Amino acid sequence: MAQPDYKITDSEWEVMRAVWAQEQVTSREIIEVLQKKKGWSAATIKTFIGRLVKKEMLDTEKEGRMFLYSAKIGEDEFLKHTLDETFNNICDKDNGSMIAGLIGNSVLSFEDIELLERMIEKKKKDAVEEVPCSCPAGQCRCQTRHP
Amino acid sequence: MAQPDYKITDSEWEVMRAVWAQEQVTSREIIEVLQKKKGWSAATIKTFIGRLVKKEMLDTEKEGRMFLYSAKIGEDEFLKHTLDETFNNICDKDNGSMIAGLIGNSVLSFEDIELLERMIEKKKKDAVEEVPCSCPAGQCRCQTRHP
DNA sequence: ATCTTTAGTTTACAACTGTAATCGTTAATT
DNA sequence: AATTAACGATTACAGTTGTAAACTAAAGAT
Repeated sequence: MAQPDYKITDSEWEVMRAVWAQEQVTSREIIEVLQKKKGWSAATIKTFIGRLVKKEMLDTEKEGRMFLYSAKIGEDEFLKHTLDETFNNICDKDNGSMIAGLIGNSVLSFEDIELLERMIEKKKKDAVEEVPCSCPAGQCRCQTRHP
Repeated sequence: MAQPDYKITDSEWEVMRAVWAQEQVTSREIIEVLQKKKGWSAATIKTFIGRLVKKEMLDTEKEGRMFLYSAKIGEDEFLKHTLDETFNNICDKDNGSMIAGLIGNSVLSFEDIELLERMIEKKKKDAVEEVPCSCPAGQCRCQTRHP
């Protein structure tokens, strides 16, 4: 496999965040951040780093005796992918209310609000009367709920 | 543990969907749905059902020789929880653009659009100049990016 | 009453995860 | 030069997950 994996664990995600927070990091930096945040031992964090390298999520570049680690995938791209997968687990019909829930839960800036308004404005153009359900039989309520 | 677990695997989620799709289901129904959708063997699906019962995600009610299964947690609540956890992995500052991305990706109905507009209107009241970053040191870019 | 089907339980086993100690090298310190 | 510290690699080990076969008990069919 040469492509990154997209399938990482929560612990590995913590490591990725430390990498994404800078262009390149040393293991020492990662370890410092996560010892503080998670209380993990250095050995544990090293294990996670190793696994991420094996999963092709991290690139390494030798710098003297140690490595500089960098992410092979952008944080945004990765997050987007993760969210897509989650939305894949629900009926398309429910996307709207779920997104509304997220908005309700978030602190937003004026800039964010504007961005969202623009986005919605754009969406208005191709809004539909009813979102089609594309769930396989027995995987959502549409079949029984909507007569 | 008496509370449901909130931590289920992708495969288990498939089973939950089959349960959520009706108030109560028999294993036979779950099996039928997922054999079709995922090609899993009946034995495999039974394993997943058993694990979900152990995790307290499913309630059982004896009905003759077999069980009726029902979810101990609503689909919406569960999804909301899952999304919250995902958003927990990124900087609060980025919530807005991530939500915008989701909107861009979704097919929405006129009703959805209205719902979102109302939500945003409500949010406007307590929008802030700049969303505060609450990430621990070294876990996001804010510390270095914003001087 | 016996045979067969079926629902749920137990067991199986490899891969992946969480958690970490140990080992081997190389670099830094005394 | 000898000792210590640090980095990455190897090993460890229990718990979880994917995948399923085998087993058991009860219900249905003959």
